[in-house]
Amino acid sequence: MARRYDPERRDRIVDAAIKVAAERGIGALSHRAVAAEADVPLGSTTYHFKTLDDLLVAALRRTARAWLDGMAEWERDLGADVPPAERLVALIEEWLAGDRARLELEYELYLAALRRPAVRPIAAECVEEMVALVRRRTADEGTARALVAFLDGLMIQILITGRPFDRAEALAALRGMTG
Amino acid sequence: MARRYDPERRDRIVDAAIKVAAERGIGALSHRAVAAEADVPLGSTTYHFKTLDDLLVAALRRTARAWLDGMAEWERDLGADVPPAERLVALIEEWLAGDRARLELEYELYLAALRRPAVRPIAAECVEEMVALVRRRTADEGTARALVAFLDGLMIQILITGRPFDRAEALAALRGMTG
DNA sequence: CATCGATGTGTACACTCGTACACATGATGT
DNA sequence: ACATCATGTGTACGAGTGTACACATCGATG
Repeated sequence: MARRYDPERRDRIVDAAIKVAAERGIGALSHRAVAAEADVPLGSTTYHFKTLDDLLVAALRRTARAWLDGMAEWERDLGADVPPAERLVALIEEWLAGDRARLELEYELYLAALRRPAVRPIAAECVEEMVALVRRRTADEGTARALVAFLDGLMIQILITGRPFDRAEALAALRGMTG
Repeated sequence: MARRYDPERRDRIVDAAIKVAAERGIGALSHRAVAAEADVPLGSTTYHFKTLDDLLVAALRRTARAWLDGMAEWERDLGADVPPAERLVALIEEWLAGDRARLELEYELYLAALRRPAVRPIAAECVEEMVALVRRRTADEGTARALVAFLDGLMIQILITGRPFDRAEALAALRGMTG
């Protein structure tokens, strides 16, 4: 039965997992769903990822990496003369303008850490990297940490309530926090 | 078969659902698990709650109500002379000093709104009530909204990373936001 | 007291799931 | 060329699941 050798199968399975989770939520993640999405037999997903948690962790890793890379790019590109508050508002607007399902997935994966011990270290590491990035533009680390907390809380509120992003409101809060 | 008439069965089922979700996570919610916890036959849970979402929504409603009642009490009791920033820090410390599993459940239910349409309106309503409560002590609604966002983000960060609450850091941020 | 609807109970069905495992195949090193 | 092992494939099993439904029982209404 025409087995094809596929050196990138593992990657493709992770891609499929991300697609399934983005479209149907983490709850819909199953070996079978991912196998179907990747057009691969069931045994293949279980071979590369012994447990579902392994698969979830791999998906989160890739997603977090992309997220952090995007954020690093933002940090690099915006002119150094732009104040931190404005920079962060621009970042939020960029996120909201992009793919919504993708954004929801990112937060769903991130928040899954609340209950899944396997996911916690990755999510925690993600927070630390975000703080480190923001830190480059703030007076101290405490401020950076608070800014990231506000960022997360604001994004979650927007995603949950469906309320439109209020630029002026966010700007006022961010300016207060950055002194 | 000794059927006992039980006018409060519905409530007891909701209690059991909350207990199951608190101990094992929302993912472990099932008609059977709840029925076992409530010491009630399977058919009874499906009779009172046609679908699992109904049960989840009922659990979230009760949890949110308790949460908001606690917050209203906090708003009422603290002296009017205490500045908003200090008040919020006290609230956070109160939350963190309480039952951790309960706290995690509250946020898990709240964040479930991200992906479950049935839960969204309740979570959104919960945000609105929180904003209204905080609003009584702030200059404008935008500030109250920002404070609630920061509150949520901070709590989530603490719950996910396991980092201890940094009073001074939070106080500085809150003071900046409340002007 | 008779009746009827609300409530309670037990069981069965069809389905999905994770996992295990026997077997097939291709790549690689010698 | 051959042996070996990582990788790929198909299938089966047992455990859980939501849901439906037939039947039992109770409270209230007339």
